[in-house]
Amino acid sequence: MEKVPEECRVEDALGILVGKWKPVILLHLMQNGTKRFSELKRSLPGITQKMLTKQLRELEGEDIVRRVVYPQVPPKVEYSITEYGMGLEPILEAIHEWGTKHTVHKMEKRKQASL
Amino acid sequence: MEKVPEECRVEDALGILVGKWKPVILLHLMQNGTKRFSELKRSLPGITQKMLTKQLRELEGEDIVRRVVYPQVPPKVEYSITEYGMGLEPILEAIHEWGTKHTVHKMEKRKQASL
DNA sequence: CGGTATCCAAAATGATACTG
DNA sequence: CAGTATCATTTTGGATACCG
Repeated sequence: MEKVPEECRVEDALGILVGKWKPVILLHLMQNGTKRFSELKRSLPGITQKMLTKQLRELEGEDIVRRVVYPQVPPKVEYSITEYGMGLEPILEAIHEWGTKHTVHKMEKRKQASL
Repeated sequence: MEKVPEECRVEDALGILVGKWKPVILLHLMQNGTKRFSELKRSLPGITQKMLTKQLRELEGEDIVRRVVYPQVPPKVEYSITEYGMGLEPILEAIHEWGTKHTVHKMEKRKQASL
């Protein structure tokens, strides 16, 4: 008996990591700690305010990112990875590592193709 | 000096795993071995022929899936995971595991919310 | 059987302007 | 400063029909 196992979980998890900017945001916060909105935006060249807000809110909704609002004028909002969210770090690193190897693999493949 | 490290690799790697059907296809082939096109299609309820073809081709392009055509009538095409592609298995499992924990986490969160 | 080709709908992202 | 609102564009996926 073959079965298609609960891949749904994989999809769920990937759904959280996916989005054009989520991995970058997560890695940046994981490695550089708490950041306010404007700092984050400056660190992510090319991202629009809209996308940064949206993806942060989604990550917040999954308890991966914490959003702290300081009620002052002008406003100040800080983002950080929750402890729970840090559980994702090994996975992101594993993916990063595989991605690096894969880049090498593709280069070697191209060399072969050009013989 | 802060830096945004080479997250590009993470994006590259995720780009390969992402697509509505890629994780399911990969897990299915990893766990059940070589399958022909029609078998695969039957195993993935809801997938269209177009999408199955497309995602398989993309995975083939990354050397993760092997496509073997038997020149006969009617045609027979078999798909399997390459040895290289098996390097992805630990990552998919890690993601699966995290996804499972995360599902529990969300359920507990909801319970708390309803107190 | 294992695809392609075409057309269409929906979702994700981007550009830009405005606001408390 | 940290957003929201609106509209345009791009990307992705699905339905359907046809082909060797």
